Amino acid sequence: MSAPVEKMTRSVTATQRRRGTASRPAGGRTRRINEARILAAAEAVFAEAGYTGASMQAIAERTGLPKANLHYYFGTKETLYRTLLADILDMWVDAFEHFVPERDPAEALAAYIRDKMRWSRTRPLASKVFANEIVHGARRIEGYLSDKLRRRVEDKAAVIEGWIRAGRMAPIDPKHLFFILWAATQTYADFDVQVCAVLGRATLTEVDIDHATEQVLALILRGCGLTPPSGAGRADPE
Amino acid sequence: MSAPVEKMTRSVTATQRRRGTASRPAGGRTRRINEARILAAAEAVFAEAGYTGASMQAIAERTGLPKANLHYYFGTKETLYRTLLADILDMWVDAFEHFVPERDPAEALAAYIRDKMRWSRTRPLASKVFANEIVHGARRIEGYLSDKLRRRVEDKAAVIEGWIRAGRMAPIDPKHLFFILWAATQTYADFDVQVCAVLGRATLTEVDIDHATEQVLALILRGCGLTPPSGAGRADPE
DNA sequence: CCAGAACCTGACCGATCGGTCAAAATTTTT
DNA sequence: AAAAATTTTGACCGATCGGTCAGGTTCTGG
Repeated sequence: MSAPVEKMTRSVTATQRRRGTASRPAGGRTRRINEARILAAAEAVFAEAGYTGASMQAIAERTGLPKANLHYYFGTKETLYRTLLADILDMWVDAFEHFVPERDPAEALAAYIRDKMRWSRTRPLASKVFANEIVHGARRIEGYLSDKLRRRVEDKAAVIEGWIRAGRMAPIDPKHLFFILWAATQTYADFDVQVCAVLGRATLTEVDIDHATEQVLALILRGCGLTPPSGAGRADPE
Repeated sequence: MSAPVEKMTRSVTATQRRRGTASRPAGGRTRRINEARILAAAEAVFAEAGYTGASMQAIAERTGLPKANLHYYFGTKETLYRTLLADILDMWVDAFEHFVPERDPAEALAAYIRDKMRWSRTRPLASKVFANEIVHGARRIEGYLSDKLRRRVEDKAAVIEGWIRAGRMAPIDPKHLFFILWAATQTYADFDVQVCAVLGRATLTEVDIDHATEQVLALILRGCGLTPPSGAGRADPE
């Protein structure tokens, strides 16, 4: 009920234990392929229906495997969900690396926003799974939020405070800047149906997201007292 | 399965039909009181667990009434949910009235942000129910999004376009400005556990929300090329 | 005071849920 | 080819779900 996300591990077979291959990458070729297929299906179903609304039966049908097979690989619905969530969280924190003291504030912010907006386009289902978890109390990732994420935010907030003290950007509480950044970028994934309805689109295309990125970029940068770096509307050359 | 939200009505008793009292306010004193109690409990349970995760049993226990009683008043779980959601949606669109052409842009924006932030503090559960509905595809309020909301946004976007053409604020796509406004304000309700974890709080106090309001206000207004109206940090005198 | 409307509720129903299991099929190792 | 490990699968289980219903109690207008 309170197992930290970081320590989670897939089901370990007798063979793996005997071989001493540790438990992380784990398993034969078939296992790796099927686990990946199941996780992909689970991401879609959990995103659409939430944790409780998603049924193992529905995930199984989407995978094209019998339900018992899912339990063979992941044991329980809870384990499957936590495994999926752990993968998503890893991706989530990595984007923070843009904030380093040496970098130009406008550049760092722009790169971060572009990364998160790109993520909203390429992995909207993952974003929804994450959003759903937080909205409903984040009971399955308590530790992650108050430990790993909090420390990371503390670090990066210090970087931004440094930029502010050096007069390189307007004063703003860095933590709240992060809240607004997360909200503004993820809304294009989590609330996509609302965005689509207002824009009169059936789905969000790459062009839509590019335009949205420009808008978010312009508003946030100006709000931080910055001007967009070099090539105004171009994509991240990285 | 596709009944529009606006036409929804509570269960109508034989008496009401005979009396011809129409179906909107409907019912005796007991009915009104119990329906309100049930809706309040439903809001909490739906917010915590989502639509599928919320059980009529759980709502009944929270209300202090037997489960069959809930079905007596609302018929089905779906009707109860849609009734609750309709109340929430009404509240949601009302805040738009701040955007009228005669008003000062900075004033209107500030008032709107303060309203939505206040809503995040006073009705976080309602916000979560709404968020949950959108994240999972808004299948139960399709009509609302593409009809009522879309028209409303279209109207208010025109107002903002007018301000921009008149040089009263920086150019920005008004619809995306709304997306960012909604996201930035509602994140303090929907993602409150994340905000709490990062800030190291157990719960968000009024002071926290006041501080957050100032941050959002400063960033957005500056981002729109505006300066805060008159009394800088004070609450809305309205 | 009485009749009818409104309200209350325990018991029950079929469906679906997550999860188990034994046995068969398949792959890998020796 | 034999043996061992891994993978597949249908059938099954108890629990819980939303919803129903008959019959009781309480309220209310005449």
